[in-house]
Amino acid sequence: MKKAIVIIGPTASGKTKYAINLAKELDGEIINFDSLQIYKDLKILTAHPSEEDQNLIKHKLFGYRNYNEKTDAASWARLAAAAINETFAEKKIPILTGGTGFYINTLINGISYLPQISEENRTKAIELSKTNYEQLCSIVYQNSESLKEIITRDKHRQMIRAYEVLIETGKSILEFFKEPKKKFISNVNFEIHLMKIDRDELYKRIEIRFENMLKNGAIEEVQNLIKKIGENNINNFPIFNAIGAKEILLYLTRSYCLEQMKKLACIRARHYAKRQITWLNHQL
RNA sequence: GGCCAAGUGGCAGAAUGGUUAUGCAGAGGAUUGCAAAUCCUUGUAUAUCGGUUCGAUUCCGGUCUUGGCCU
Repeated sequence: MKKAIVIIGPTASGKTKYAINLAKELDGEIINFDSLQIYKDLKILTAHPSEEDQNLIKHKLFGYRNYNEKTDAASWARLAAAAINETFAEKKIPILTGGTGFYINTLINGISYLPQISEENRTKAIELSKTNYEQLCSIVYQNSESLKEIITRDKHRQMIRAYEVLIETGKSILEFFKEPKKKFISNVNFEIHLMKIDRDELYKRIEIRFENMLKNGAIEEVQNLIKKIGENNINNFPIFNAIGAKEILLYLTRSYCLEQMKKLACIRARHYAKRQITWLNHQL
């Protein structure tokens, strides 16, 4: 069985640096599993590895998507599997680095096949979850009593998914979950390297890093992206979810002063880090 | 020194003579195809002392603090 390394930890915990050192040491290649570093845009704000590092070590799956392209965990996993195999073919060790636990989880554990949901039904599901979540739950439960134990109503995310699948196919999501999970890669042993860091220390690093991003041109970068997509369309582009992007936009439109912008961006980064830590505690 | 107004949790901000909203922050959590997203749970307060009252954060008075005005 071949070995691949997975470096995972909260944002700003030093994964990139650790990965580089490890890649040098083991003669490895770095493969990205960060859902925003896959984009070409906002490289500064999303903390892409430096040009220098990228010249030194081969990096894969960074910046391969345009701002107007959408992805999902499964399509990333497909590409990642190909990238890993390619790395093995080069007789090197794949080192996966990133912060999107959901993505790496999909790759390692596979995912149940679920049919494509139409845009229409997807919107419908989201709407209903916002206006009348109770109703959404009861429709899902009505269809399948056994779901009550598996997807309790506090599992909001899964609940909406179950509803989507129901209105799209008329079938319970459980029927799809029953099938064996689709694996993207086999015969690979994933060795997990968890970045551990003290919470206070992490929060400090978040602030310093954001400060540096601003110095390195994060504001201009956001400005350029806004020119391309338009101020009113930011919600249609996942790349604009990058921490700091909305805050910088509000700074540019003078809704925030500099200090507010910095503060709110860092708060959002802390929330994100916290969610990552929660994920790591239970999911992997 | 005099007059007026205001004092609610870490911050913002409602309401009420008798179960003390809400938002943000903080803390914890969920998450099988949008995940840097989305969602859930949660502690802590009525400046202070006295009075009226069955009962006061709410009404009355003193004190303190803050802001404004006046001399």
